[in-house]
Amino acid sequence: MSTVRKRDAAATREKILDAAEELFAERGYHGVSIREIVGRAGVDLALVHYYFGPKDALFREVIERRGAGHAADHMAALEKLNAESNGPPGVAALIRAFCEPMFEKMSRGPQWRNYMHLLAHRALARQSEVFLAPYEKTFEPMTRAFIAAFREALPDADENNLFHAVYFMHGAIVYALAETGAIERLSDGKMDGSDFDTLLDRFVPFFTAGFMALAKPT
Amino acid sequence: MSTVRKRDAAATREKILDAAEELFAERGYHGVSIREIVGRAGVDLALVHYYFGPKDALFREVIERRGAGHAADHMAALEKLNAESNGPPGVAALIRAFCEPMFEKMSRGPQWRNYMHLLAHRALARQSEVFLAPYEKTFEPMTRAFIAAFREALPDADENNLFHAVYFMHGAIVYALAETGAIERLSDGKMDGSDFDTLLDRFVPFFTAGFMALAKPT
DNA sequence: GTCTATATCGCGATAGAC
DNA sequence: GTCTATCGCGATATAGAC
Repeated sequence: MSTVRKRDAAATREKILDAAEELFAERGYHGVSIREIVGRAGVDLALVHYYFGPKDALFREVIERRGAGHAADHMAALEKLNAESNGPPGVAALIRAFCEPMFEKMSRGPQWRNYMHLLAHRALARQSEVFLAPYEKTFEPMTRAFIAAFREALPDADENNLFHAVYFMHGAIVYALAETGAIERLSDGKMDGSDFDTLLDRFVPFFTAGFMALAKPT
Repeated sequence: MSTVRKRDAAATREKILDAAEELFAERGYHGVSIREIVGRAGVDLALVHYYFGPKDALFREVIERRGAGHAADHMAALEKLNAESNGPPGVAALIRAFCEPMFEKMSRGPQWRNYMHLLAHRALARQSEVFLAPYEKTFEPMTRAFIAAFREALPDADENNLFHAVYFMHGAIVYALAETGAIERLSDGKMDGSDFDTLLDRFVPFFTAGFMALAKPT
């Protein structure tokens, strides 16, 4: 009996989080009401406060639910690369390891896609608010680890050039993850923004060349 | 007398638009109330509806106030380039002409900066809503014109590669324009995200190399 | 053109029955 | 753990005095 109760409780929590994730990704924190979330989740209004407390705590929980695993995937990709290669990994391999854990999640199913949309949306948000903290926790430690690896791969490059290179690359990733439909409109429907396999095949040589260009002494 | 009235009216309109621009850029459409806008503008609440009607019409007006001039600057940069060069302009010159009109506006003053922040934020928004239309009007025709120019500059490149290259570049621009503080955090405060002159010096060779890499036959 | 006053609604949050 | 009922607030929007 109590196990049934417990299973229901966990299921209810998940239903709320899934609905919130999807709606926050679509319209942002302020664009979604708790009433709308419970409507989509098919649960009662009061249960949100019962499980999560105020609205901003629910938002944080949505980010943090997948955040740890997401960040761990990034670090694992980097460590795998370090283990497999003799000496420091090359630039192309680093670029691939940096973005593949994100692009891969786009085809894992609608929930992970919603989560990545939400992360992309948050990456562009200007204000700090309560919402920067959970975001920083997932993204920035691994970004720093990758920057260190890029520095090893390109030891003669000016450090400031590398910061900018990573900055450019990160912007392109965030834009692609957001799936705004821009590339479909740009190409008159010839391209498909959700085809991240094809995107990755062009992403790696494109940004490798960019890094190399900034690594040379001018 | 009536001229005074008219000047006051224009000034009131501008005060509302300036305050709305700043606040929408900070927290997005849903994150800002009309009351907050009139508070910052120092005008009465009812005047917003008198001048602009409902809230979404005010938002559109904020976008469109600077939209035409902004798009025209882009097209002028492209035409100037075409006029100055013998034959089709090169890739590096096109990249510079594409992003310079945006980066340049970041140092024109706080209002243009707010506007560019707002555009960057909108560029990542996933939903179409009422808000895509005014955005498309300013950005996409000029993006198409530049794509045509890139195709002329790199006639042997696969068209799909060029679409992706422009997509990557646009993402990096949007991210930089948003000024999220990412590069400051990334670099432990060594870099300054508002220094678009330095950024441009690295941006052009970086993306030129990327375009060239995708232009070669693989 | 501007401001006061107010209508109407939907929001987040909670108390308490079951 | 779930649901009903409701509180209090702040939102957009408007009518009408000045």
